[in-house]
Amino acid sequence: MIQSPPQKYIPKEIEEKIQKFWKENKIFKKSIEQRKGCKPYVFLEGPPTANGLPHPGHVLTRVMKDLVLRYQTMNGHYIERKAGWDTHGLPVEIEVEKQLGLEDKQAIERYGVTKFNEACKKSTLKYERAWVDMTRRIAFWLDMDDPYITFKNEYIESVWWSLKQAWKNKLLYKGHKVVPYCPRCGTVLSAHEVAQGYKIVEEPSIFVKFKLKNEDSYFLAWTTTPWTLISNVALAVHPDETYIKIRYKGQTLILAEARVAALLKGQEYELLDGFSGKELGKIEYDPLFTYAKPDKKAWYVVCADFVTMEDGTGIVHIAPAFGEDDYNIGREYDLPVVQLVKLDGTFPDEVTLWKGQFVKDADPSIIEHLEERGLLEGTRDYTHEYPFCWRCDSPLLYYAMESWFIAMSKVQDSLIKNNNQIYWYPEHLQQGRFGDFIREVKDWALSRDRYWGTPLPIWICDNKECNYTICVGSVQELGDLSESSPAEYDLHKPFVDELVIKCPKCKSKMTREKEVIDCWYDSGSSFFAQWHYPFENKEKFKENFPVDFITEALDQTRGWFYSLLAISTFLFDKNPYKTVLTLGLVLDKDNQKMSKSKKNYVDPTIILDHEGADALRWYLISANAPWMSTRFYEEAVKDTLGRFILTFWNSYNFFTTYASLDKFDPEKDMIPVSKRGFLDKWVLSRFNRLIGEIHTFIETFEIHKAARAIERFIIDDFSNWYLRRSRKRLWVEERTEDKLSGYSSMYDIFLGLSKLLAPFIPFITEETYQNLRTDKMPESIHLCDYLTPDEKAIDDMLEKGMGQIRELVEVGRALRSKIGIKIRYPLSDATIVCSKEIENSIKDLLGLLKEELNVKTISFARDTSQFMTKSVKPIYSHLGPKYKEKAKGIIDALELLDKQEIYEELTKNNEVKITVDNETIKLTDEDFEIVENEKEHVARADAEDATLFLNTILTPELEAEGFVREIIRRIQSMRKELDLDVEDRISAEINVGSEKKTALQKWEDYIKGETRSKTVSFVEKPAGKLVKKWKIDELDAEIGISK
RNA sequence: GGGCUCGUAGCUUAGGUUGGUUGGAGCACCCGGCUGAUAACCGGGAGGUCGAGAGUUCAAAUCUCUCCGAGCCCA
Repeated sequence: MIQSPPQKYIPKEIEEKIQKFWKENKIFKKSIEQRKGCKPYVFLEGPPTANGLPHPGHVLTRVMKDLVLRYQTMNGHYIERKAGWDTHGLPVEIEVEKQLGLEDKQAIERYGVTKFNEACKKSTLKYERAWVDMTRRIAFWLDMDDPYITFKNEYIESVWWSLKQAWKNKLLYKGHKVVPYCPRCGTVLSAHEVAQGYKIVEEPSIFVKFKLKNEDSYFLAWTTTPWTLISNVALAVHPDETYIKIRYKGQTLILAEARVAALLKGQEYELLDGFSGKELGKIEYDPLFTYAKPDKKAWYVVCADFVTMEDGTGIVHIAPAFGEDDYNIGREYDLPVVQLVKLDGTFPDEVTLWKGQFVKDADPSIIEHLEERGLLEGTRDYTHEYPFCWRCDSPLLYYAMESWFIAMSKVQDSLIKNNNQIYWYPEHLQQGRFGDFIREVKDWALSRDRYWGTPLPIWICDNKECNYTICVGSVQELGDLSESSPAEYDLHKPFVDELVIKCPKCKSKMTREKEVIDCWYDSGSSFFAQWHYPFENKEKFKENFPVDFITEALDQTRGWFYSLLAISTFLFDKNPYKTVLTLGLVLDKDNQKMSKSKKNYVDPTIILDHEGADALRWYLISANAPWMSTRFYEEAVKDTLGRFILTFWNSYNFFTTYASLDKFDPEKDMIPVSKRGFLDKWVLSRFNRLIGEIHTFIETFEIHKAARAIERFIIDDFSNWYLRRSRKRLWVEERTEDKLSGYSSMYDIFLGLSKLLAPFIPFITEETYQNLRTDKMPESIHLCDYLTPDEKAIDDMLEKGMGQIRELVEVGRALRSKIGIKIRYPLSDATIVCSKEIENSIKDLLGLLKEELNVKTISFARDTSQFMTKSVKPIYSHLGPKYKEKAKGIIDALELLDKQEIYEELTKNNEVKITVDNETIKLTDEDFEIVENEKEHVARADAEDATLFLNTILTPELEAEGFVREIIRRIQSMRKELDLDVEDRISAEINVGSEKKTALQKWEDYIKGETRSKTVSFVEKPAGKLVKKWKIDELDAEIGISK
């Protein structure tokens, strides 16, 4: 039996109740299990990094994941939803460093790596709990009892296996990576740390001459870091730019044509020759310094696209050890990496002139030295941004560090091919941000000189002669190599480094490369490592690869979306996911990024407490397209709650209140649709059309459009029209077929809406469903099938007709407002002038119009003539010039005549004769314009395809009836004031003066019925529990009521 | 500095591919109505340099370019 729900919607109470119900009845588990054997829809959870509390952006991601998965589940797919946690990496280490008060890596080593990593693990578990709570709270159904966790031995073993595949395919190699480095702290800084420390500085920049080998000409290069000249190995030009050879101040210089004008402004020089950058390639020059003894060919010109014509000379000095561009071009040309700077930032002994000096401090001396040798063409102060250490304020050096790489550049074609197999939402990312990234793919710098991470499984023989290198791909392999393999193991530092491993070649001791790997590699391995593939679950992996769907925020494009594709490409040469939905970021009220320091950060739990998870979900889903950024603030969610959630709840409340009063039983009392009225058929038609739209929208991830369409249906069609128009039939006391038809349709719609909305707002829909369901239905809404539209229920003609009616109501009400006759006062009749076709489409729905406009009868006409009169209006601007001084008399005479008669005479005789000062004047149709007016007591309103005429005569009878409604309305408001129940009966005493009394008495029964009064009496001095004086227009009235 | 995305009423937004009547809603505001209809409903009103400028065109919110602002990514 349908129960009347609690009147007030308190989200927290309802949501807690529903959570309990789900938990006790294991609904989540059942929702998955009941689809076993169905077509799978494979989802892969992007593991959140467990190093901070979840913020609104994370909530959006999780809501979107949940919505899609619930939708697909209800549509009959089997979906496993394994949770995952990303637990390694620098963010976790930094968090723990803060907690333990450790300032740098030395401090960590002193503290002990075992203890430190233990603390990291503990920290991730603490945050995992916060994430689990949030995930539950917003009802993201995810299997968090059996998650994949990146720090688990099994996970690491799978990652090792994948690295071994890379190793076997010669994709894993050791090289250099140029990184920002603080020589004082002795540490590499992350990009994030560097970004904090940029300052604007003014430094000398210098123009340096490099003498061509065997020719008395010089390349003119420009640099802001003279200290790197010691390690110079090449000069770079742009292949497509033009370079010129000039004679200037008695010397021969080569530089870019595009730079000459800016550099030698107003100075004389002689143009000797010109070349393209390409032609300069390979030309050799004499080294500036000879401290370096390179092991490869050096000191020649190379071509590089990064050379710009904005600064300098168009010739760039290259020192691969101290610049990323330099390093990359060095790899391309196989240049030596000359690194004549020690890790403490000073020059080594072989740089005899400046040994032991800090490189930046040596700059002036180097400049002086070049000047003396005649190799300096000039200096110029240069203002630019330069990074400093955020900790100690020392200038950072870019420095080539040894690092392990995965040669992604070797599989670039596969990356591009595999990316083209993916469906991207929004589409532009595929060839845009993501495609660009792949087209310029760099080798993946994999190693990190840190502690808490997957150890790099590479061991090198200590015997330099042997130098044998092994990449370990499994625990088994590691055990076989080590002398003592304990039963208990932990594939982290320092455990793996403490194993004694002997070189299979020369039996010397082997040492592991000390680094751990980039944690993006961990999470990017999840598609196989979550199954501990290939050591276990080979079949399972096969079934779940590639995955059907992933979704994360935009910042993951070059993060997780890339690392998945990268790893999948070199392991399996396949795209790892078929569809990726990229979500926009969540910003604050003013479109600013949320950050704790700005204090513009909204704690989702506050909103969950106040407005509830459903309102929060609905806001995030409906506010904007998934890929657009969304502003997030409590007011917005509150607005959603009021506009949508409460409208839904209140209309549900209305239905159940009456349905329970009437003991409506859906198993016995349902009226077949065919027997229901037009209003019912209309709302079911609208609803079925809606269902179809929802499928289309969700499948193309236009989820906001789906939400908005449902919202419009509920607010406009269902609540504000269907329910409003249905109220009257529910008030009758008997169980009429009409009333039961209404209940039947409302029942259908609420049950349907519960299903339709279940993936969007899972709590409130469960609440409504539990009240509506019969024993034959599944025990939870989330075990139901999603709806498919019933095409037979969609009736275009009916919807069109209802559209017409609603438009006529609209213009009719506006008209009533204009003519100043309140809706309360009935009018005797209205006429609709329209085509036969429209008449047919609306003739069954006229009852609605009658009630809305409060008219007694409505009829149809084909044209407007019977309501309009034609008459004329003299054209004064025409009469004036034509009749000059007589015009005044003519106008006066016309004023006295009936314009309608003039029109009739004019149409009959083509002229009108009038007499002015005894003179007869003939006026023709040229002198008049024809105007149309409504006849007396007729009001007109135009709709798009129909015109409405109202008879505005208020007869005494109509007036009295209106007056009765004035009285009834006041009694009703007094009932409300006394807070009476709908069924309560009252007695009413009324004084309206003798004149109105007579009119009212005829309506006594009507008043009784409408106001649920046992007695209505007309007395001089009304008494009762509540007595009020009213002014109705000009009339004084007094009413008293008692229960 | 480069790339991508975005910018429409006080707020949230539709429309933009395919240029074409007066740029459409909702919230808030003002006036009126209706009400056993809820944090409501109905009618009307006010509110817009469609971020700015230029161009293409008979015609630009829509196409192109430049600039400004926001966000993300990269340097």
